Amino acid sequence: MASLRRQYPFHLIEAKWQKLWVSGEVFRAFNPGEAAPEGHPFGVRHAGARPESLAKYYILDMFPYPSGAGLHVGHPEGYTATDITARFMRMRGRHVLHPMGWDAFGLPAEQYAIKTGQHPRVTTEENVSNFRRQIQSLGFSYDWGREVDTTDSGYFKWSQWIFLQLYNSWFNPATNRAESIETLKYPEGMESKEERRAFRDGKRLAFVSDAPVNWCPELGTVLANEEVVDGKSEVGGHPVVRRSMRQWMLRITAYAQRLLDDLETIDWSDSLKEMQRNWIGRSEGAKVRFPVSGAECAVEVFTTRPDTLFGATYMVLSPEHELVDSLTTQEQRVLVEEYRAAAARKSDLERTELAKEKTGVFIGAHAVNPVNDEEIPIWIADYVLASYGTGAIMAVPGHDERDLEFARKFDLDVRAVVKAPEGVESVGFVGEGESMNSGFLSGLPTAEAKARIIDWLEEKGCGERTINFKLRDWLFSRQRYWGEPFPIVWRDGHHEALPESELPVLPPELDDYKPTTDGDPPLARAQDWVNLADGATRETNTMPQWAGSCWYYLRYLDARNGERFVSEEAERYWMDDNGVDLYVGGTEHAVLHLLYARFWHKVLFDLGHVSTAEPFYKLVNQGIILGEDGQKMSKSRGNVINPDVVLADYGADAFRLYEMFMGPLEMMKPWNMEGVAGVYRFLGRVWRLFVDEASFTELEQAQVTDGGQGAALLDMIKIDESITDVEPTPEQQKVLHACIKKVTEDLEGMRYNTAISAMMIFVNEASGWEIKPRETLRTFLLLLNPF
RNA sequence: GCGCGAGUGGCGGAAUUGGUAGACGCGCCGGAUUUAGGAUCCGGUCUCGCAAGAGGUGGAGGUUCGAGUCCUCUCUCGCGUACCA
Repeated sequence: MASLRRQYPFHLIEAKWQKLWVSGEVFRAFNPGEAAPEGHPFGVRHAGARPESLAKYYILDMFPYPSGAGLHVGHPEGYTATDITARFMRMRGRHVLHPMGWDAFGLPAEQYAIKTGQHPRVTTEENVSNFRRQIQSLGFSYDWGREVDTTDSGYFKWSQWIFLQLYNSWFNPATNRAESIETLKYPEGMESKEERRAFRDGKRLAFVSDAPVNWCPELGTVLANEEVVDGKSEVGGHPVVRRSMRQWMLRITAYAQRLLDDLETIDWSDSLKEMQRNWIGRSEGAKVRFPVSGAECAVEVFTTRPDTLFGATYMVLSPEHELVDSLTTQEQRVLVEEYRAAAARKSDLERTELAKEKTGVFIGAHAVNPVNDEEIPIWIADYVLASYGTGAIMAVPGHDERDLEFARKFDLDVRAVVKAPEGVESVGFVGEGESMNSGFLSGLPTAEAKARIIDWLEEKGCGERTINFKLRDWLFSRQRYWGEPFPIVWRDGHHEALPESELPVLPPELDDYKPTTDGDPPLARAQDWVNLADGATRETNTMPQWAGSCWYYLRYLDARNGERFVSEEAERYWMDDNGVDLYVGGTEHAVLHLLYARFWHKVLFDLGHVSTAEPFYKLVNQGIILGEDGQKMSKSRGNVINPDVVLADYGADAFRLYEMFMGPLEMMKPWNMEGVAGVYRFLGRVWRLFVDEASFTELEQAQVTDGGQGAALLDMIKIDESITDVEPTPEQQKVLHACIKKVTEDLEGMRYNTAISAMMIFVNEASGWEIKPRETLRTFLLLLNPF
């Protein structure tokens, strides 16, 4: 291997420039008011202009979790694309901000700590160093002066500070935005301190709730809805069960409509927007209250088809519904209790797996259909979810598949109330049509029937127009050590915010990172830390990993600021107009990070801390890179490509070029090492286009004989004699300009693969020129430079 | 089931507005040079045909002077989501 002749001395070239880029802070961006040091390239690029007078371009990568496994080839795909665009934008005169950092809180470091007793900080620091080394060896043009690490106390101080902003705010429906909790008005007649406190705590954007949550016994922690996939934890695939626990929640539901509406204002792919829309899950309909026969109460349901009210022949409550206990009759009690117990035992996974067969029990009570005063039976069934709508439905088996299945199984009334198109059976028809058998609604098309019945319900006081969302509030606490502690203490059973002056709240030192035997979070082990002198105790839960990643793009703007999370000036300059101009990352964060970050940003916007309503204007998802066998890369398949190995054989430039040449950025595509060799050969042809062959041979021999390394050797290289100061021929001009046009347009459209192919065409042509005009080749190098 | 996306040579992929299908690269075949080569250079490479020519973008129709591109139906694969009332 040692004798293998390189196409060109990439090891010398890349080492030389990468070193210079870091030591000379060549890609440093300057904040308003800052001055570039004498001799810094910024002065050359922008002719001494003040930073704040320049048009900015903020180009962001999703920062990685620095795992022990190191970088895989998927990371640099997006990073290379943004790097090329960053360099392109710089060449076009934009003042580019292109930072990198570490999303370093997380489960793997903690689990390693539990196993070995080694502090997660040690593991994390090692991993960060390795990631930084790998990323720098790829030659990216990051401004390392703005590097952030979410586990650094200088960083998470501000994560905790933002939490306090949420804690100290409420969502005012009248203004449709968050406001200081101080503006909250108490209801008429609410005088007692206790009542007022409970009312206030119930309105905060960060609040404590004792609701059923997703508990993962294997991980020993609760998880957000977004972190549960098919009833299993997104991380590790462990079973998740429902369990009632006291937890911190963030009121993201208050922002449901704005999160939905503002998707219209940003440039994301349709599929990504659609994923967020589906997750938010807006549906318009009505709430209808059915009085219970012989009782004072009513069962409230949500329906998107109030026009089918005449077809409601029974009702179903979810097994967890609060009225089940009081409404169940003596005769049915045993059956009902058995059913509820069975439902409670099932994990979410089992509940969905067993979904094919409808089950349920009659509770003995009846409700009155307000529209025709008919008595209809009330059942419980686990096909009705406690967590959606009101946790209860009116069943219209005539026009709902699930209700029909249930009605047939239990022999309940089925009534057709919507006319189906010609040739379609009315029963089972779920589309829109003319109402029938529906009293005063009969003959009306669905839309009108809906409007009419809602008016009628509102008039009678037994229902109203409603919009319902699937989005749930965000479960924000975790039973872990390696996360941000909450800036919260408890006193007499009530929570209190710590003052800003107490930030950052550092986690205590521990010997054992496991939860306690009572199931308390690991932080509860540190009794000295938990118990304060004044009798208060600290909150022992920690924040989820998303806390750090929710706002890191803001910290980059002013990463070393000790006074504020970001200075107002820096925020206004870099976020001006569009926020982040280009954000590239994987699609796996569609309803996690990207939704959470939008939510936090809107809260900060409402409170006046940031100047845009949306954080990320344009977002591009890079596709997944598959293994050489066309399968997803995984350790168990043994098809993982290590970038270090590729770099050793072909160098960073070939690696970068290959990742871009594989195909369109957004597409999924398989790795092929022969393809790397192909672009490597292309770079060799570029080299030979310029370099005197004899001088390169000399350099190669110099290395072999004296073992010499280092940049100085490169001075031996001479430019080839065929390159001269002549005017290009019209034909040569044409070839060059076709290349300029194609590369420029493709870079604007982020079509890196075809830009590279255009440069290959140029090189193929130019290789045949006996006399090569210096200016023509120099211009070509400008095109190649960003890559 | 629903939503989104994609089907083009042996492979990755080009074809930006409906206008020479297969750019560029890999692989393969042949040649030159070389002690050697994961080196370089030259030529070839969608299918059928000696050729002229004919056919060809998952499948079936359609619009058009002209369709990979537009329309209708249909098949396959990927991603997301799922008893959301």
